[in-house]
Amino acid sequence: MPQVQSRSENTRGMLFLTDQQLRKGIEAMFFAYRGFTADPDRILAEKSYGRAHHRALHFIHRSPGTTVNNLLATLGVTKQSLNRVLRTLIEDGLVLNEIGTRDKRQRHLSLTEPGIDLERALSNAQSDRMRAAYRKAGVDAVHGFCTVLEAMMDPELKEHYENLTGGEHI
Amino acid sequence: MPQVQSRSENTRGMLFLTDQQLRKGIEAMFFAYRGFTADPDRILAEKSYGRAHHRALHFIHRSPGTTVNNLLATLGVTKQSLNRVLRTLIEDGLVLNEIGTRDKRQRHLSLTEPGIDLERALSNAQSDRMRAAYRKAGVDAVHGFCTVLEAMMDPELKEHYENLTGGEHI
DNA sequence: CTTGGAATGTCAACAACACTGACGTATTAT
DNA sequence: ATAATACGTCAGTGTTGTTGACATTCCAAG
Repeated sequence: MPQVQSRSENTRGMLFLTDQQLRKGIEAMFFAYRGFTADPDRILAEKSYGRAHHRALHFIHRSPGTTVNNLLATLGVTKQSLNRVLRTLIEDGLVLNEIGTRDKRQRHLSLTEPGIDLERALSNAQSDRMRAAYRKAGVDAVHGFCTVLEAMMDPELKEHYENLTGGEHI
Repeated sequence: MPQVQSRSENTRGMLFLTDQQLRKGIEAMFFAYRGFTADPDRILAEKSYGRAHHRALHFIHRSPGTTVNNLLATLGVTKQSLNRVLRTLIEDGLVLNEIGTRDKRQRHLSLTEPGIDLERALSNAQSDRMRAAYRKAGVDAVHGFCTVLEAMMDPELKEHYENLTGGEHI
């Protein structure tokens, strides 16, 4: 067994990043994301919905009255892909689709009561795991967690992320 | 604008977790994972491979000589799903499939030279972003990042993760 | 030595979710 | 009037996942 470089900072405060550390982060992302989606997936499967439905519900809940174009940019999929999901959600009475007042071309999306209920069930399942992970890891870890994730985003996506949180100090 | 609860720890050192903090983490995971896969996806698209091929290459590279069953458990997919991917990789001469010597039922998987090349190209693309994120976030953040991700894994998946890293102190 | 089970491969069918390309319809902006 | 925008939809395709069924090979236990 070769000795492992365990110091991750040198005398000038620069990061030494071994391949091991990078690999570990990559694999952690892979395995953690599976856990991240596992609980909502189980609920969605019962109702024969998929992850795409969850994402749509989440961001409509997050920005009620948002337009299709806006949601499209946030989700980063094609309108055909989003439309398939959105159509079923509207047909099933979970999402409301209202013609814009200022611009009648736009459709404003919002959740109905049943839509809110499902979103909450999904959100709770996901939050429970997140909360448990946060508690186990501690405050400092949580801060570092978000910092690295934010640094990993594409600049354009990061804007959407920041527009959502609205720059609140958390 | 209502005042936001900004203290995240109370007098007994317990975490106060607001819905905002949890939502932020959830959305950070969503946006960051997109960035996480973006660079390899571009390379894969050129060669008409997908993410599944990347994952297979990664874990075969990580555990050369691993068996199909082992890889199956790590990836968490069905053998039919893995086999489709594995078959093309073997046909294309990126992966070697050798009958076991001790147990002739098993097939030991390893990368050929071209397989190693592609894996490295994918790994480099992904590592570059990871490295940049690590540098931007700093040492402490990186540690917190991994800690939370590990706490988020399903226990069974976490074992695979730990078996890979072999418990080295990083 | 036979038999059960494990490891693997394969065929078929299906579903979710992404893509491209093309077309149509309102509605707004120039 | 004309161009551009926002939205919806049809058709086709590809990747990746799933079930279910079946065959083969081989180890191990009775």
